[in-house]
Amino acid sequence: MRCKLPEKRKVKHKKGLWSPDEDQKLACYVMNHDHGCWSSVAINAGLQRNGKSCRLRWINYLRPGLKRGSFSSQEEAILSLHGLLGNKWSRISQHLPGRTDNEIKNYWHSHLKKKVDNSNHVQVHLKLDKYAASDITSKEPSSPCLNTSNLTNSSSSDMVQLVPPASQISNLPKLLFADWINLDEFDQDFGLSSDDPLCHGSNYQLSTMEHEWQHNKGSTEGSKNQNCLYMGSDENAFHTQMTIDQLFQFNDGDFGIDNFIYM
DNA sequence: AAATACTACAACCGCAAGCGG
DNA sequence: GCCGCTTGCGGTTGTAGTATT
Repeated sequence: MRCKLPEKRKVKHKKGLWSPDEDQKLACYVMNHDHGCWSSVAINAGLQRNGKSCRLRWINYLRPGLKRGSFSSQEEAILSLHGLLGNKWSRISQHLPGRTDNEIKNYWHSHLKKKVDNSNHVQVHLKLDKYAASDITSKEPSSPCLNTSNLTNSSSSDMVQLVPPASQISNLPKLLFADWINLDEFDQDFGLSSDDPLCHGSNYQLSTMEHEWQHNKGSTEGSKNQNCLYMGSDENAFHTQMTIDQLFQFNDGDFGIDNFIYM
């Protein structure tokens, strides 16, 4: 786990967004040497970053196999997994090939959290409605917590807008653990048979990629730097990702392992 | 057209756990 | 067992782009 650094240097670490040049240096170094110890990567790659920053950049942005683009097809999976695992983003990401914990976390906070909050809001109002209906004759609530005027400032018209018809509520999809697993997607992306259990599928994917990575690395050993990422000198920050995507031949945001092998 | 608010995403920070000296 | 270091994780903040006023 620990590694010996070539030498201890007092370096003022750079912070903030990564430049295409830094990305290139990091990607080239990791692809040719493996990361090993991230602190030494930062030094050996000639980056004025700390190891932590390098690791994060590689994992979240430069690592091959990352899937970019819309989460919409995986939204239900994330919702279900979050329901099961809570804020265990790394655990969740293990079940969503090509997605990083950071990405999922961000997506949760910017998209899904609102949905869940809204749905909880609806449920609270439904419970309150139920309470009001069942206890309509009592003059004081049995519990102060259930006093609707304490809980919300919403007007009655707001309540009507928030609460969908009961028939609609009952028709909301109830997702079971197995429901969100699209094994065909695994099959398509990684050549898995659809009867593989989920955990087996994930392990297969990781180990296979690692193996192919080593294989690929070995085949290019004689020509170091040939698999370096060319990013040019374009100032556009998006250029980096575009080039990497092109390099790994992403198709519609999906990453195919075959593309990776013969890169 | 400028100012402001909002959104999405990248990156940082702090903490805990594991490991070797 | 202690200490120093690295890694990994989750929460939070910062930044850039977009929408709205």
